[in-house]
Amino acid sequence: MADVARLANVSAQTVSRVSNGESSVVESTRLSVLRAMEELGYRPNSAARALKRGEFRAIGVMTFTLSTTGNVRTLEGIVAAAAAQDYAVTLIPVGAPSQDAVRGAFTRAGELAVDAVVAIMETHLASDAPPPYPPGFKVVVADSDDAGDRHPVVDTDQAAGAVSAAQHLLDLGHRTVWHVAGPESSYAAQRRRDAWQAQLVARGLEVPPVQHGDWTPRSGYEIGLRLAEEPSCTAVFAANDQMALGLLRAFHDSGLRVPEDVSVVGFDDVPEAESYIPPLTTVRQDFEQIGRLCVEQVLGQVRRTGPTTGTTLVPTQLVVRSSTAAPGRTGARRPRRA
Amino acid sequence: MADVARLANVSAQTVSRVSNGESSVVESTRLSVLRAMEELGYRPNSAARALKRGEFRAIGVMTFTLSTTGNVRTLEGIVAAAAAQDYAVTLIPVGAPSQDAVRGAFTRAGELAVDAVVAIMETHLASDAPPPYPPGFKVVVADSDDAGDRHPVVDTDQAAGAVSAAQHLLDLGHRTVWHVAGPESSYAAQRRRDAWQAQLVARGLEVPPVQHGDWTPRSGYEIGLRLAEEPSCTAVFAANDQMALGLLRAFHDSGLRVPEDVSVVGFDDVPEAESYIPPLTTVRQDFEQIGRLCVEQVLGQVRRTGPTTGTTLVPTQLVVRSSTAAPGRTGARRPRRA
DNA sequence: TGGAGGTATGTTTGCGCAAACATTCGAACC
DNA sequence: GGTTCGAATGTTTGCGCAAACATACCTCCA
Repeated sequence: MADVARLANVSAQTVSRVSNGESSVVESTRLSVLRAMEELGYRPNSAARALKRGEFRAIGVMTFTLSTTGNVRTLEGIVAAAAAQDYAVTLIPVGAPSQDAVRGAFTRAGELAVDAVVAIMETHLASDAPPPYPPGFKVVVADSDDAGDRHPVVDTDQAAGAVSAAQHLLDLGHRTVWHVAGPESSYAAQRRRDAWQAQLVARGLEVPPVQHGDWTPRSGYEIGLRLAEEPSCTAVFAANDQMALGLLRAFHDSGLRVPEDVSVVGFDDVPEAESYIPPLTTVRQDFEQIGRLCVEQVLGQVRRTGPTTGTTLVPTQLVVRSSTAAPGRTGARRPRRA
Repeated sequence: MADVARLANVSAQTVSRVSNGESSVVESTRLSVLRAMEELGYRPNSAARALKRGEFRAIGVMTFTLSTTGNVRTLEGIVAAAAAQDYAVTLIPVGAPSQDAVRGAFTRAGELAVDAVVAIMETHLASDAPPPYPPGFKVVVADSDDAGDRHPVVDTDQAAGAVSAAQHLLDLGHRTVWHVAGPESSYAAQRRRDAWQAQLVARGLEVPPVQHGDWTPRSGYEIGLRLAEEPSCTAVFAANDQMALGLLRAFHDSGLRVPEDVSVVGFDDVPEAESYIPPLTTVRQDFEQIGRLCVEQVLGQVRRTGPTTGTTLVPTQLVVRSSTAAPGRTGARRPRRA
């Protein structure tokens, strides 16, 4: 910086003013400073800047895995929203879904150059102890329902999504709706399941036994083979699109037609869902919006203009495609071909 | 820090020594400092630390999109490898696959708290101008073949992978291999295609017309419907698993059996591939390894112990599952049922 | 017993920047 | 013409830390 100042024949402070775009610099000075910067390849040192300003203009995103659609797309949304506010995003991996690992991640976060943290916590932590979000951190929790009283929480409105799926199937005339749930360790899976069940109970309908998958198409396929043996099963709501894909294949392999014999609804609306056979009716999650809200909430805390608790739910949207239809006249399905 | 020093009755320097784990601090002093840190909730300020040390212990990862399997898994590999070296990872989104956007991203990178940059550049930039990697940056380029003479490049050995796929099909007895390529803007797609073609030419075989998809299952499906009309087509090599999935469905819809009538090979080995119907024979890319090598190369530059040019290729592995088999006795396939 | 050589700790200093305050200078007004 | 005011620019200072150097004190040996 001093070199630039010397070359441009101004003080270092003026260089600082130019590089921060302050207005009270006369145009000619400004230009000569810019020229000097260019010539010397000057770049402001962000460490010094952060030290002086007391903030990094960066937020940390804590996540256990990047291998689920939801996490990745939420991350994309966060990155986009943060970039729009001129904030950088630093990734903080959590080694395992355990209390200790999360605590360790926060320790790292404390030493990292971040002003606040978005924790994508889609799974229950192993223990029942209170969530280990240390005090003094500006934290927003995504995809979880824990800690709503200690930090802001942003989540998809899982319950409304599950209800819209069940409702859609019931409105088509199905007598009840089966459910392929996600793993019990997942908050989202639990809430989708609870809402599905509540909806059936509220309508006084029989609640078929829950089938628990693990989010993978393979688990959906295996469950689908079992459901194909159940003549009363004419409508299935799967807790994510991948398991729904497994169901579609299982039904196909079992000689059942979708949607004529069985209707299937998924959850997520992954990009591939419209290319499934048949194109999948599913519940769309707005991950981009979740990312945007996370950033908004977390910057609200940084700037002390936003709340430090409370839950924000992002609405879902039922996308009706070709995997759902009214059941046959009898309300039961035709015999399997296979 | 001063507060901690006062509480522990030592100098600030000793606090610094403790927090950096230096050895020459007697155990009793060390413990009392740690206790004081605990009590005051002290966390070292990483801005000041970075300012003093002249490095951030962070690397930037520049990417155009996070919505492809490859990029996400490469990113995961980078994050894991960086964490192992105690480096943080900051995401630098590139707005569009254009020269200007990349230049802009580098400008941001220069102002960000990163010591070096890994650029995941899987697509050609719009223009033919030389790649806009500005001088003075420590850069490693992933998934590209540009710039190998200016920066280290890490990439999957696309050619070897494509050859292994073609070879596998030819060894099974197929007369030739059709190819569903990725978009022309993709380096990887181009290299897989070239290697496939070269392999056929080297064996003096007929080279069927290339089918260009856009990586999506839908494009694979559409191409598959066309290929189903080609009786001579008994073996297809798709440039990624998603398009292979589309092929599988198209052949199924057309009444062709895989692998009895047509063999299909994919590329990537996505987690779902083993659950496709039938389980997909594919070429596995080792994204984790790519991430690790990117980190290794980039830290080599930071520490001035590694090369600043050169290309590192990561080998692929052919994973044989159930979507490939020898052609029928006649070398042509049985008539379509549909 | 004097000093050499070590270990543990303290003191000084400056990293690069920007806030706060100081200075300069020209224009506007009475 | 003198005074006031404000815009443009300069000077000083300290953010929190760790390298470099300084000091204190202990042990060991001739």
